[in-house]
Amino acid sequence: MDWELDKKRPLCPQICEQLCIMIARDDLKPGDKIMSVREVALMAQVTPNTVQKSYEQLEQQGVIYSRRGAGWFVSENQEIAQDVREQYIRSKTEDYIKNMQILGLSGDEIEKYVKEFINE
Amino acid sequence: MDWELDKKRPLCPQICEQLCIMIARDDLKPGDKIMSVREVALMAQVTPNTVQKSYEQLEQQGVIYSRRGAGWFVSENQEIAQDVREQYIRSKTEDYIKNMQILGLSGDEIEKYVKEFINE
DNA sequence: CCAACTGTATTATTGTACTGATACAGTAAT
DNA sequence: ATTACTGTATCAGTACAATAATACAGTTGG
Repeated sequence: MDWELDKKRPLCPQICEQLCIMIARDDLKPGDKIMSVREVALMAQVTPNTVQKSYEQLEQQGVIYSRRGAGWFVSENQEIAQDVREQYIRSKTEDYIKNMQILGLSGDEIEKYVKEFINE
Repeated sequence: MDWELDKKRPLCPQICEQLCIMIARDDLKPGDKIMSVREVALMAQVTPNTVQKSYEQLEQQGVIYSRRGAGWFVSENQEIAQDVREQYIRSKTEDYIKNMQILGLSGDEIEKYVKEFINE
């Protein structure tokens, strides 16, 4: 994981997305301990406060949870990884297709561009 | 054009993108007069100031220009529409593919998802 | 037990985007 | 010329994200 954030965009969503990606990739499995607030803060060059806030947002979605004094952990729920993965793919893909259709592109044209840009 | 902006995200980039889409779609052609700062402000429920700032950003990219007192116009440059269109498609497509590859998806899998979501 | 790590909370401050109000200046049509 | 539209500029106020600096509380392993 790189933790190189785009300082010109809101940080919390970026931190959340990075974590979700690691879970979707199965780099982090259910029950796994994840990096502490302060560790990530150091690596990502942000304030522990910002990481804390990001973690709390993911906690609210049931993706991770905390044990005071012990650390943060990936939800034990075995379906979480798959859910996060599918949600990520679905939202990104739908957004992309919508953006292309706004330009008036047909399905075939969209597929053509995807194929074309994959080979680069 | 809907001009329904997401108030939870920075407005200027959204306004810029809306205009770029209209140009890429050829709804606005080279030399066309575009909606005034105040008109858009009313429709998009934002301050004229915010629209002004957005227009200035597009001006800096050479996409539009202003004539004091007269209004804002699409660049006379005949290549602009095509440039904007290609740039839009390229950046969106590259971003999308990159996001999918981060999850470990192969080219074939990406194409599969695109096909699948187009039919919905 | 203790030291070193965790999460959590608080407060003050900064930077930035956007608002709202107002003013001035140039253009265009009647 | 007058009127009504344009762009342009400025300034104060608001809201929010993030920083910075602490402090406190719970957990863990030696």
